[in-house]
Amino acid sequence: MNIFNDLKDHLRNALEAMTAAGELPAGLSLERVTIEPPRDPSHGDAATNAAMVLCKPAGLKPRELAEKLKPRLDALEFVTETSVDGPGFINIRLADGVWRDQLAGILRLGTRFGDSTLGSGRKVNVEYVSANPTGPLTAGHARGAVVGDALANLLLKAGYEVCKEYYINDAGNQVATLARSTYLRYLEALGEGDANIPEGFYPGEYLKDVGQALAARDGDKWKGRDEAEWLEPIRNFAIDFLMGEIKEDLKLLGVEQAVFSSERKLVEAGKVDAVLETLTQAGHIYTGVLEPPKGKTPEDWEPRPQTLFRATDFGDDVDRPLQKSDGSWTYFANDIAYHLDKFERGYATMIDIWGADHGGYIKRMQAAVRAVTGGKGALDVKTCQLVHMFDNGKPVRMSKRAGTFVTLRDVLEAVGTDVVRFIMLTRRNDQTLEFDFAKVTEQSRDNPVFYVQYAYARAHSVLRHAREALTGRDLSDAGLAALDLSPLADPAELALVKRLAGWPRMVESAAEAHEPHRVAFYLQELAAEFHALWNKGRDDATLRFIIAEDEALTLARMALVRGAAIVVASGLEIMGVTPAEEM
RNA sequence: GCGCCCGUAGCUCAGCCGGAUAGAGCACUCGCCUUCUAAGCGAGCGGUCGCAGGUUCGAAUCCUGCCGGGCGCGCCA
Repeated sequence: MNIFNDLKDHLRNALEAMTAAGELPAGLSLERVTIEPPRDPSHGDAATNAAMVLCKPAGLKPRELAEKLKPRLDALEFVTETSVDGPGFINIRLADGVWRDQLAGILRLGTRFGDSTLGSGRKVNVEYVSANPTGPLTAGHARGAVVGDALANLLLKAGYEVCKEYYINDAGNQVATLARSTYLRYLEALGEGDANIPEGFYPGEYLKDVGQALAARDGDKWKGRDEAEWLEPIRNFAIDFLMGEIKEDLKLLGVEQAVFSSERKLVEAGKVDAVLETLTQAGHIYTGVLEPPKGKTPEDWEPRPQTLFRATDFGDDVDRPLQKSDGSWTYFANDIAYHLDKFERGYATMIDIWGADHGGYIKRMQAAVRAVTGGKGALDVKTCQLVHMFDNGKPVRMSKRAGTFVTLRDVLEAVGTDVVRFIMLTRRNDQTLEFDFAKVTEQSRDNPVFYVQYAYARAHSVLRHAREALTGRDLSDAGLAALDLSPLADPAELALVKRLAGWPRMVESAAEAHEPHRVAFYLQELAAEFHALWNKGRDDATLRFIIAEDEALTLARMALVRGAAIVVASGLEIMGVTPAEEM
């Protein structure tokens, strides 16, 4: 159910009829033709640019073409008025009944309203969080987690088959460092060693738990043994331990990913060797010497032959190294194998959510995906900027080196899941975000979380009152949907219905753009309009939702109130925020 | 030096696969507030969309070049 898609069908029919009548040349591309609500509602309910887009191939001036199209739109029975305006827009006004029918549809569908067939079941993989299992999730990780999760939900609503995935970076130096750091804490737990953590090890206190758990499981089994003996088992122990914690944190955040892919398993399964073999045979790999970066040559730079991927053949700026000098693969090489693995699992469309500090790797990864899938796979990477934590305006200092940071758990315990999830979507992903513990829990207009949730709660408060005022009346969604809604006639009421009717359009455009934050902004606008309508009842008693002496009107207005609540709930569902009937 | 992201009202930000007079909240100013239903409400003020060119019926939006800020730049992930 999407009225603008319906309108587009009618428009297309009209244009095809014009072609049939010889008024337009055959074979025109309607690609750029749009029909959408005009920015200024005084222009009408919908506007199309068809005349301006098609005038050139038709050999007509925009307004001439518009005048020919206009009567065909006038002929549609639900169109009450059209006009040709500006450079050649056709503005269209629809009968009020169209909008009331939309509202009835919303009540019948519930939060399924806005579901789209845009994706038509195509498979999309969204990979997010993917934090190294070397420590607990921080407040910063929360952003990528929420953006990825909401994006996945959004795509699901838009009709894609979505896989929510986490890539465990459990290979390489960082997890070796983790193992060594854990070993120190393990000795400490056994009452030995030095509690001072030397340079080059992870200093975080959280590793004490890991060391203790290891000591509890294995006793002094690893004490005094060679690193070669304990490195692997302790590494695996620590990774399992920390991944367990990460999953718990994610669960508290409302994130449940279906697939956890292990980098190590990929390597051990020979996937990296395989993909590099394929690339080599295709001639995409060679041994060469890279130029040092201009203007900023690293101190220890020396020209050195390396195994390189011809990323420049696929849109990158320089070719990229695949192998370390010890013979093991670089992270990039492993990541190529990983993305091919996703592709082979059926995900031609892949979306990765990364921190902004990884932005420099986007081009090479996209180049690799192109090379390795023969151009059939597409990778979109969304990068998330930093989250700056504040408490009532005072910055909360964090230092990963010093091991002092705000964990995700801390934030969740302080403000709750709903607040975290909502706030993380109140900025476009590429914009830095300020998270102020005091402000995000404030109950005021300034706090979008409160403002939107309150709209939902207020709607249900009204419904509770209506149930008392209208005892015995059917206020169920089905009952409301079956009503005669013609008492809804005030422009402000119809304007709200029109905004609700725009929800499916919002879902589709946000899904296409891979931009879940748009849902948060839409909900803020919707909430503002709902609250404003509520407030009108203060100045003008005839606009109150509940009019004791007019049951039919009150019932129709309950349909509107409930419709607004449904759309709010539908949006919150994508964001992973709970709608509360009482606050 | 190169690449990517950002630059929109005093502040924080939407809008950006081109569309009509550029939006919201805060702040500020002016009113209202013995409220059905709830943590106030309404109105106003406020912008050469970083700068300069270009593309076209039309540019905040696309292209080029500058300026300013952030991130990144061979064996970290």
